[in-house]
Amino acid sequence: MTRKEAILKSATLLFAEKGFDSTPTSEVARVAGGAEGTIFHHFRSKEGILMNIFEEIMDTYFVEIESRARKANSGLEAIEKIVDSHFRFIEERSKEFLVILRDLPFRLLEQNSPFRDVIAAYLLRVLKLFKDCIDQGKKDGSIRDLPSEKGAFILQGVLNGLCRQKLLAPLKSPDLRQEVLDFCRYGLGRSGEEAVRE
Amino acid sequence: MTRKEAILKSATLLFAEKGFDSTPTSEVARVAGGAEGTIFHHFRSKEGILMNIFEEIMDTYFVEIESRARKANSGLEAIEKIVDSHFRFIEERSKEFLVILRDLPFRLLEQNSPFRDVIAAYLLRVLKLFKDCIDQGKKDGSIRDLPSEKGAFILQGVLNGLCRQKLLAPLKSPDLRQEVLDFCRYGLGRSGEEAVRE
Amino acid sequence: MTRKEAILKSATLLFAEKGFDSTPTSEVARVAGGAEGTIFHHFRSKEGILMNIFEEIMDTYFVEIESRARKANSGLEAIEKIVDSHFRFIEERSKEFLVILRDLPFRLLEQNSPFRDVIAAYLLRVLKLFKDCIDQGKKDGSIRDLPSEKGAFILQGVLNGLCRQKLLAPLKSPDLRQEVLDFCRYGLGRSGEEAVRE
Amino acid sequence: MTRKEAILKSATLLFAEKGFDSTPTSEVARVAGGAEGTIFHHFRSKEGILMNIFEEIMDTYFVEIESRARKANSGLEAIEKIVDSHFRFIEERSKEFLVILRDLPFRLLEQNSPFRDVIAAYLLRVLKLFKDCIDQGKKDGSIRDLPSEKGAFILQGVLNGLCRQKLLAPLKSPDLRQEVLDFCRYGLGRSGEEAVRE
DNA sequence: GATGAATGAGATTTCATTCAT
DNA sequence: GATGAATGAAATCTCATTCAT
Repeated sequence: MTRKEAILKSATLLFAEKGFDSTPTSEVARVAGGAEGTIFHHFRSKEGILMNIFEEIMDTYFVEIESRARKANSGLEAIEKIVDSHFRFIEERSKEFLVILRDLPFRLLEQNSPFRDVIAAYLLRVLKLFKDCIDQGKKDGSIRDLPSEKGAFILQGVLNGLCRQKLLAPLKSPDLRQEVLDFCRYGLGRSGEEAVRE
Repeated sequence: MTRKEAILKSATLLFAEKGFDSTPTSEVARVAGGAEGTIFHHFRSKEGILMNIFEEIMDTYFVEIESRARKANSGLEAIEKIVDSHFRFIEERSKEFLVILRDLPFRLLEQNSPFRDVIAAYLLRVLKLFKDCIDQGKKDGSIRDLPSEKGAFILQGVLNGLCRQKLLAPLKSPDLRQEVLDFCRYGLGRSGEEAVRE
Repeated sequence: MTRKEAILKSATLLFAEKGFDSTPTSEVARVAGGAEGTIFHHFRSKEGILMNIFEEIMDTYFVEIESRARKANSGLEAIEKIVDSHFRFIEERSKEFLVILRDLPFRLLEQNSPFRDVIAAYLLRVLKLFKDCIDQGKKDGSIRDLPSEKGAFILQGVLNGLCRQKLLAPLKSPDLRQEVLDFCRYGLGRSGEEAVRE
Repeated sequence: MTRKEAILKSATLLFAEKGFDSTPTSEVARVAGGAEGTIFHHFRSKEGILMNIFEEIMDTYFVEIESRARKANSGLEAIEKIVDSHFRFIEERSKEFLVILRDLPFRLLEQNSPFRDVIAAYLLRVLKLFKDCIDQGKKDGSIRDLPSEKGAFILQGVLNGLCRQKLLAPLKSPDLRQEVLDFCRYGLGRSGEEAVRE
């Protein structure tokens, strides 16, 4: 493992545990087993580390959910697959997701944040994917008649909320995967009855 | 307005806009129009201000959603009323909610945070309320058969997620109130069909 | 002496001896006998100290040379008085002048320096004073016919150069006051002969 | 252009624009189009680059002014030729002169600077040249009776000051060459009248 | 000759908090 | 109740220099 990789790894762990703001670069360096200056040699600033983590995980995430969605036979099934892979993903890479959940959302509100654009792009990309699935579902009859865009917003909010729920629960949160799938199936489906019969 | 109130007001605005960590007490004092020392005269520490804001808003919030829920005629209706007042509330007091969304959740993960217990208590109280509503709904037939506790978790996650969605959306998020109500009604209801017929 | 004064005094000595860039704020604080943070409480930045020193000395300097110039009976005499008080002044407050000579001139070239405007204003004010004296001298016959503005430029350059000469000479520079006066008297006067006869 | 030359060229431009202290070696390397290590391969230290620039320009400068002075027919004419070539030189090689004006003078005050001796030697050499010219002028009658050494000091200060004036003026400084020549001619000459008649 | 990763000393600045008034 | 000068710990970042390749 190169120094650069070691820094990324340590930073991911520490940012996830303590938050970006509360993790000094000195500690990142210590845990990575190198000098503090090395961090700034590879990344230009502390935020540079965060950006690096963010872009890597997001790219991987997209490849995953988009490829799964494409294999579905109906709009509803596509959404189910996305929900499913979302849950799988945040389990596998829970540290990275903690980092992102923790520190990125509010950078949207900062006028001059270098993260603003890249986060907005990510959110729009997810919204678009959901909207396409809903449109498809309405066409193929798997999803009830609802405003596609609003539906996409809701799905994004739901996934985001449950992701936080899972990673941040004070008590160990139970495994909700099945129930969330049901909730979405019923919530979107042409009727609870039919959805269940499938 | 007393100095103390001025400090609380300024702190709420600033914490909402820039975050707790990124708001120096000097700025709170400046915006409030007083001296920095005065803050520590009224609140013991910077966190004291945050605690004050948190407790005030949460108490008000609970009174609101619990009283509304109690007036419902069925479990599902209670949940609908909660969802509705939740949305109304975060509009009315969006600044306070931004403060809370921004800075509190992750204090749960900190071992020695003075916020840990009080936040956990709040989350449990909401969970309990949702669980009671679901139990009631299952009894009165308004809610389909689902594990009450998991359902409560999901509802909490959904509300939390949509609250963030609303307050943090990069683009103006559309008004989702009606659609979220539908989504929950379908998602929880005995069948989409029946829910709609109501 | 207040802390603030002590900081200014130490900073003046240290900046004069070692230069602004090579003097750490930690040393300023140590010599002033206080904590480093106190510097940033009173001045917003390290540059803030420099600005403070600059403005104080320049204001004093102007009052001095302008009031002396006003008492002269001819344009040439006014310039002689300025040259004379200039030399007196840089002896009395040699430390402050060293600071200024050392570190300020090149800030003119920096696009975004907070010093740009204030230094430019100072230079223009001196130029204007010299130009007025030369115009006066040409009218009253004490100064030969030369382009006033260019003459003012030359005088400024000469004074500046000799000031540096005095404060920076590697060998002890001799006392040049009389000779500089003569040089300017001859250089500007209607004729060396006449000037001497006065 | 070899790497070494590219480094010298970039360093000259950057040191002139931003100053020695404010120019990181990393930037010199970047602008030169090479790696940072290469700088230390060719020059032993950052100061080594400066010394190299200094010595090259000074040697060239001396050859120029000394050879011109030697061709004069009187002491005063020699000085005039020096002043003239000085102005010509700082126009042709303004970048190098900016570097020197900016960063070298104050190294004289530093006890252990490697520049101390070499700068002092340069200053003394110029002083000596001026003194010789004045002595010659007093003998051949072209220069009035004044203390030779002091006169040399003044000339050095004047040239230095006008050089700074030219390179650092906040407003475009006018072309002063003719007027400076006049000023020196009158300031040194046996009488303004005679000087003009020549 | 040329590279660039790695270093570590040190710089400026921030900031919650204390305390004498 | 209110002030604001003073603090000191800690944080991010800079940068000349070294060295193995």
